[in-house]
Amino acid sequence: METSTEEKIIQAAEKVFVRDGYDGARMQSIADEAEINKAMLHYYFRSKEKLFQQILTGKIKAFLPTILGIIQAEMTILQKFEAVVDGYLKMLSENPRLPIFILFSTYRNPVILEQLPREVFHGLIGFIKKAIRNGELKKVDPEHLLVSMMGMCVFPYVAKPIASHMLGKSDDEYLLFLRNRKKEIMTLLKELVN
Amino acid sequence: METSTEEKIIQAAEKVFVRDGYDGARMQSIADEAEINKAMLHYYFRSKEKLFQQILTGKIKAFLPTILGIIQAEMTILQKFEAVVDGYLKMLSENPRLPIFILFSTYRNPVILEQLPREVFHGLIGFIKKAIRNGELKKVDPEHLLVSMMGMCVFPYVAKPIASHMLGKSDDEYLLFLRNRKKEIMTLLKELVN
DNA sequence: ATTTGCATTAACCAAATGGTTAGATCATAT
DNA sequence: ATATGATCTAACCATTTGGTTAATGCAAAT
Repeated sequence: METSTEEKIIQAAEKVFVRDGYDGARMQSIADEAEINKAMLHYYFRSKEKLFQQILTGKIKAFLPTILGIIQAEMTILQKFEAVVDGYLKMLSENPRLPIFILFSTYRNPVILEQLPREVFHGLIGFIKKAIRNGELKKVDPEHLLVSMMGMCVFPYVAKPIASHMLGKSDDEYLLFLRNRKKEIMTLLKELVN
Repeated sequence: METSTEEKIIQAAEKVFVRDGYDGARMQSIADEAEINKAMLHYYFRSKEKLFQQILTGKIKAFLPTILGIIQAEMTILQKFEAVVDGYLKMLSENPRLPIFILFSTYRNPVILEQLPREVFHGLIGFIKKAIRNGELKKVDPEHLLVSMMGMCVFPYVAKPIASHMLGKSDDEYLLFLRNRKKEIMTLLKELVN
């Protein structure tokens, strides 16, 4: 099964942009990685800027909505939390460099965000609010709790170089550390449940 | 009081590198910002790479040790947590773009980290361990707790563009959100204290 | 077989970029 | 006053980079 030129370019561009960032990426690197002529990049995608925006929006969209699908209404709030944390940590362990790429890129390119749906966040905040009304969950600010959950999941990935150094861990040890992450986040969240 | 050329360069380089990253920064931008001739950059700092490394190490060092100084041995663990969270949030509110710059830069330049002291982290982990032995704190993994605390502080800053969009907040509203952050992090941490 | 239109390539181009250099300027010591 | 060494400037340079173009290949339609 041969992949089309356009698909080869997209895959190569994802790899190079995520690894090097927009300014660090070279059109020639992408062409080499895709094993095609550099002119093909402009033939299919016009410019570096256009190609980058397509990659970035694609990556952000892939990052967001997976989680909401897993959550069932009849779950307890703790089960919902676990689904969210587990979903994000799994995605992160498969794409460890993705969050730093997305965060850095959106800092310089915030316009991209305008087309993104807010449903994922709104949905999760809705679940939290309901659980508080139920008395299932202690009274906390839902938005802050959501940001805290995401921070606890994402931070060890975006801060990997610093954190592994500060904790004195080798790459293998840090990987082990990340694998224990879910349990430790959940013990913290459990304290919020009545 | 006039600042020396070298000092002007450093201040300009900090501004431009933090804003644009290494690859996005231009030597001419730094020269313009410092209002000096571009050749002066090389006269004082040899190369873009050298200048950048000096800025980056300086920024990382400024980021780390402020906290440990505030903490007194006789504080309760909750007071210590509050000192850490407060210290970081204050630093972050004054330098909101700093963490994303440091994290992105160390991803591509991890060698820089080797000269950094581990005492800050070790010290904080020591405090947590002691508090657990005391029975002051519930049994949690100290390293994970520390990473969680840092994640909860730093994440809303590194993810500002995405988070403000997802939460449907204007810049002003997001600033307000950040100001409530301390209280909300502390309510979470309080649950861990016996 | 010829036309037609998309896909591909190699060569090329202009602009930008990090870096250099020869000479000017200026303060200080003699 | 003059020599000296550091500081500074304008012009310049080689290389890199995103992007273009003219020519070619090639498969399907006529």
